[in-house]
Parts: sequence; structure tokens; C-alpha cells
Amino acid sequence: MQYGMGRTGVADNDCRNNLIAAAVPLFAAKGLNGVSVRELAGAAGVNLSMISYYFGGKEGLYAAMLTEQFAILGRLEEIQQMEVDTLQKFELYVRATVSRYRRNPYLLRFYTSELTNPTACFETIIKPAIKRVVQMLLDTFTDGLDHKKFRDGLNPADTVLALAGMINFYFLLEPATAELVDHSSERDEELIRHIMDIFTRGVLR
Amino acid sequence: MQYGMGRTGVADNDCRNNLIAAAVPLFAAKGLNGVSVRELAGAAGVNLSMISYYFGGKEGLYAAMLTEQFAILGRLEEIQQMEVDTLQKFELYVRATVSRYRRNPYLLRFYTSELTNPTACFETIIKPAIKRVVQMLLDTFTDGLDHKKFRDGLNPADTVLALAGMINFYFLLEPATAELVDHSSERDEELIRHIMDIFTRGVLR
DNA sequence: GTCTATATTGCGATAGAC
DNA sequence: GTCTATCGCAATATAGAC
Repeated sequence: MQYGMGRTGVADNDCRNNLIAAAVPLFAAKGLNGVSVRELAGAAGVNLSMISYYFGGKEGLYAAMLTEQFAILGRLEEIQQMEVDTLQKFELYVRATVSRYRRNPYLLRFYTSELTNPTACFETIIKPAIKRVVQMLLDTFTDGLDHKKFRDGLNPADTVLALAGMINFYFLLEPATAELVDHSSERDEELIRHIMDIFTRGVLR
Repeated sequence: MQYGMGRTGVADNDCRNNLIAAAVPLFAAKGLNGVSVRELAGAAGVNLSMISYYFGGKEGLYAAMLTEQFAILGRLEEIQQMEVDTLQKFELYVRATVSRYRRNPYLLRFYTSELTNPTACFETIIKPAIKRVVQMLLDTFTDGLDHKKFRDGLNPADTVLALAGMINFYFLLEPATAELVDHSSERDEELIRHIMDIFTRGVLR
């Protein structure tokens, strides 16, 4: 997987990569304050001092890991540029959200952990990322309003937060409701259709 | 509630009460691992050793505080027993949720903090509390289905989680979207009406 | 019941050898 | 770039005086 051989010029710092890879599930499960540098280094199979060497400390590793995790959120903004109907854009947002959480089960935890118990990274990484997604949804909604797609009297912010809430909350509640509700990915298509059904009937004119 | 002062019989263990009162905003903001016993004792104006004396340690104080905070969630189950229309029960749930978060701005943080970075309290306190609320919503929905209030093809779990998601996520996102969306309590009535509008149009036959 | 003083452990960070 | 060893500090918890 990694090379490390002088002249080839191929990426070589296993240490750095291993640390970030090991940090993701640990920080996701226990939060910044719940994980020690010894635990992180042990899980990565590298020496404890490498954390300071590469990241300047535990918080630096946390920030680097979060930056990498949240880079993927930027792709949501591509949806707004696509040449499809407004309602289809909202459906694309829901689909992208579901597949993102399925592919990366840790992302939602960083999201909500920082919303609830913010660290220094909240202002620099998480808040801007969330604002851009919400702004994208607001712009999409405004565009739909201009084309008379929606009924009158809808509040843009309330409407897009309602859609975002339906899909995000479903995943957030999973640890508590797994015995009450089938959260398996086989039902994802039904879930998406269901949420879009409620939303569509709720906002159309 | 507590006595111990000879003859007046008035509640007396300030220490215990002060500790719980001081612990609420601290744990809410920084989580169990983010707060030290020194900080807790200092904020409560009591001696550090009182935490072990009354609660057996920091985690005991955390658990006692959470138990007190989550007791209020039990009142949601009264809604199901009320003699009103099914849709009105859902509206009562939304209203109760909004007013609960307004009166106690810390509750949602404990909720989501435990969902995201669970401590020992998750299994004993938070998960049972959430399950009971979701079960109440499911029962209410089933009742509505029996009375042919809703259109066919609706999945009970997806439907009630969608409603819960719309209202809860609105409050969860506030720290990130305060500059984009007006989250002030003056808009609460509009918010409730808006969410119920979408939900009602989304599920009615 | 409340205090002081302290025991003990674990933390994050780094100096310095290689 | 990676290691060992250790520093200095803050953590929780408690023993024991009052």
C-alpha cells in the first residue's frame, strides 16, 4: 500500500496516514477529549511522539482528520449547478446524504458532536461546511419559487431545514431506535422515496 | 425534597443541589470528558470532595444530572392518552418539543451528545427515554391508520421519524445556521404551523 | 457534612539518541 | 524520521482532621 523508497518519489509517510486512519473511528466514538494520544498511537501502530511531529499535538491530528472528512461535503454544491428540475435537486441532495452516511458512518458523528460540544474546529471547519450546504439548499429553493414550482406561503429556511432534518435525524437516531425501526440499507430506497413523497406533497402548489 | 437541618424541615443540602445545577450547563457545553471535577466544584461554589461524597465521583454526578434532565421527557407519553384527533396529537408533540427546548436549552445537547458519543448513561437513561417517545409516536400513528386518517403506503417508522426530524434538527443546527436562518422564539408559532403544514399535506389521504 | 492535604494515576508534549 | 525515556502537569479520588 505504501512504498517509501528514496528515488521513486511516491508518497511515503505511513505514519501520518496511519494516524489519520486510526483517529477517525476513535474520535468519532469518543470525541476529542475521550481519546488519549497513547490510544491513538497504539491503534495506528506508530510511536506516540509522531503525533506531535506530524500534527503538532492531539488537536492538530483532530483538525487534520476533520478537514479530510468534511472535504466530501463540498461536492453537494455541484447539485445546484445541474440541469435538472428543482425537486430532483432536492432528491439528489437526499440521495447523496444517504449514500455519504452509508459509505462513511463516522461523518454524522463528527457533524453532531461538533454542533453539540464544539471544539476550536467548529468555527473553522464544521460551521462553514454546514452553512454552505444550507445555502445551497436555500438557493435551490429560491430558484424553484421563481419558477412557481412551490405553493405560496412557504418559508425557505423552514422548508429546507425540514427536508434536511428528515433525512439526517433518521441516521442520528439509529443507535437508540435500532430495535424499534429497521435502519438497514436495504430499506434506503424506500426511505428516500418516502421522505420525498412527504416533502413533495408538502410543498407543491 | 431533602431535609437534614433540625427543626425547620426546609430543603438543606445546598451542596448536592448546587452541584447538579452547576453541572447542567458545563456538561452540556463540553461533555462528560470535557469538564473536570475542579471546574464543577468551583462553579457550584462547593468543595471538590463533595462530588465523591454525594455522587461517588464525576460520572455519578453526570448520571444524576441526566436522570433529572430526562424525567421531563416522560410527560410526552400523556399525549397519546388525550381525547383529540391523531393529527392534533402530532401537533401537540411538536409544540411540546419546541417549548421544552425553549425552556431547557441544554436538553437537546445531552440528547445528541449521548447519541453521538455514548457514555454508560446511554443504555440506562437516554436510549430508553428516546425509545418511549418513538414508541408513543408509532402508537399514535397506528391509531390514525386504523381510523383511515392517512393515505395508504405510508411506513409508520419513516413517517414519525420524519416529523421528529423536522423539529429536532431545526434546533440542532442552530449553532451553525444562526447567521443564515432566524431561529428566534418569536418565529416558533410560524415554524410549528409550517412543519405541521408540510407533514399534514404529506400524509393525509 | 465539610474541609485540607495528599495519594495515585494518567495525561500531552518533548529532549535527545540514533 | 523514528525511537526511548522522561518531564511537568492535571486528572480523579480519598484519608483523616474537624
